[in-house]
Amino acid sequence: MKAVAHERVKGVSSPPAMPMALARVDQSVAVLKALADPTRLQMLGILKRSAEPVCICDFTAAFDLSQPTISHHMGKLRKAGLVDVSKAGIWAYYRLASRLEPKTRALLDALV
Amino acid sequence: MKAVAHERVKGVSSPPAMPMALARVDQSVAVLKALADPTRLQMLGILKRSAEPVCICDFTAAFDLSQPTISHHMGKLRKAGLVDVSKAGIWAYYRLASRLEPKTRALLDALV
DNA sequence: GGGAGAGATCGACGTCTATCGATGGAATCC
DNA sequence: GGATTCCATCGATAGACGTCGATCTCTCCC
Repeated sequence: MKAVAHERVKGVSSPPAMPMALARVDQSVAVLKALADPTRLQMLGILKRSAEPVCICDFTAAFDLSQPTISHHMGKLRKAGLVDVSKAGIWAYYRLASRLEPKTRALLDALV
Repeated sequence: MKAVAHERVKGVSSPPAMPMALARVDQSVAVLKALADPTRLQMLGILKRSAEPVCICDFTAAFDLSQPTISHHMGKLRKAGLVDVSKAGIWAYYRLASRLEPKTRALLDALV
């Protein structure tokens, strides 16, 4: 095998720069962290396919996880702005957030 | 305040069931975990905008992180199937994976 | 062969996260 | 009022993850 003198290739992005608005990155990462869990992803799938709000007790029944854990996951989705909650008496009903950024909506459409 | 007898609302999804193919969930979560980091998300953004493969040494120079850490992040992207690598002499050049699932492609389009 | 440089791997450390049982707060029923 | 039920929060624990310095491997050049 001949020894070719490899020259360092300077791609278009010698300065990778143009760092993409940092605030945008952090916001995207926050949403992605909320999505990057099998339980939460399935929860969102259920909410997305459901025309009406879903009682959180249904999730507690459907997943093989303790009630505090289910509440913890739903809290993460809520803090990420992905779901809205409404209380009715004793029960808490969750639904997909009504006002989602278009980018976030596109994410969900690609996922669930 | 009157005490209304709240009746448990049975949404369309009383059985949240239709658990969405579990293998699909795990695959999506794997990709999301790879994306849910600011460094890796910016790396992908750079690769997506670059017409040509980018030398990993450019990333080591651009980010304020050690060389092992940059290599670790790129390894995660590689194991997730998001990027391809090609060696040229001493250097390693990375580019967005050529054969991405349509869903993954849609994810990236929504993100970067 | 010997030296030098790029990049992947290893081992260690601190932080974050998923999970649980126990507790607390609020609304309902008797 | 007291009991009950739903759900959020607290405290603890085990595992995963990001980061670094040190080391190893591979290629190139002399």
